[in-house]
Amino acid sequence: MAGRRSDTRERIQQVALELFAEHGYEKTSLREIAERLAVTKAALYYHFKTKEDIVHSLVENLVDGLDELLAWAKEQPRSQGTTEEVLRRFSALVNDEHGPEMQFIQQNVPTLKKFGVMHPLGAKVRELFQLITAEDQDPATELRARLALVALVLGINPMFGGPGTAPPPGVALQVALELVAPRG
Amino acid sequence: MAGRRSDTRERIQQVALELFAEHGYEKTSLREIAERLAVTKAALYYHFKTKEDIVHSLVENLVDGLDELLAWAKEQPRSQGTTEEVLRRFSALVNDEHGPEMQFIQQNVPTLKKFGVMHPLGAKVRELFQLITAEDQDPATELRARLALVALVLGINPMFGGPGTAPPPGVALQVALELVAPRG
DNA sequence: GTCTATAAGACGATAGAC
DNA sequence: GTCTATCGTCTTATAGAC
Repeated sequence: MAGRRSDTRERIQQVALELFAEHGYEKTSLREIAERLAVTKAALYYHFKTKEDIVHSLVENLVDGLDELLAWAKEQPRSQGTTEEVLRRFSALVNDEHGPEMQFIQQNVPTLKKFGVMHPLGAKVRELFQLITAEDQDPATELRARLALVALVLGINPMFGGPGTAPPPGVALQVALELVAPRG
Repeated sequence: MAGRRSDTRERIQQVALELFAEHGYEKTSLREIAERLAVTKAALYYHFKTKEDIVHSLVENLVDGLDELLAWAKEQPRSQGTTEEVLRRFSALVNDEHGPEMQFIQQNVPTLKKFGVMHPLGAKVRELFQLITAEDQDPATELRARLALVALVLGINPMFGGPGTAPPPGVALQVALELVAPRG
């Protein structure tokens, strides 16, 4: 393929992401990443300038995914069907395509705040839930829209969700739709 | 007061909690904690056997708060009024009395998992949302009960809530009550 | 693009004096 | 209950050969 930098670079990202999500960023050493790839630490520094750089590249992947979803959503007509499809795509994004990134980000907040990536991500999410919110923007409606998105990510949360507690497929989406449905 | 161990011990807990919640556990050194208290690292080791021990003592505070709430809730009659009061007390617990503990825990998951405190906490929360859930335990009802609790903590979350986005007092409680109200 | 070797420093934790 | 001094280990990151 065209714009691909190198295979090793992608393998570093993948292994780093796994370890970051499981053991946390600070507790994952470059030695550990290198070992699992059967290369040396110095090799990593050829592909990434610093350890922090690896994180930025990982977050970028998720941001790109959110941007695509936002771009698509903005050119659709506002309808119940569109909202449903936005929620469905968001769920696929944060659970399947970029599940590990989401887990890593949500569970390593102090690190990501220090790296300055938390605010931009929050802005993307805010754009998203404004798209699925009805016209009236009273605080309760806004909170429900936030909760609709949270419902789709709750499996990641070890305190209020957690593994083994994920609802059957479709249930989270159903509850999310209720939350953004116009009041009656 | 009677069972109090020492003033320094409590000051260590307080300062450590502030730093853990802000910069994360791994990035907070004992040197930093000691400096802010104007003592030496060695002094900390008189009051706590290890750095990890400080964390356990902090989590214990939150667990005690949850246990009190659970004990109170269990001796109340099941009614709409009781549910409302449980949610109100939970909100006070996780936002006011133990807000920093909650932030620290939710944002340093890999560390707390390694320390083995995440599962017990999840169990307490599970007890709690079973108390506020109507009889029928279908997956959607269960998910809504979880979301009711999440609504009351959302201010902590930097991605879906975040500072400055906390709803006016009462709104979160209202939405939480909707979520646990019997369907009609 | 990957290696060996190493620099430079921070960290958690301990020993022992006071 | 707090101190000084130190130990051993691990870390990120770099220099330079191949």
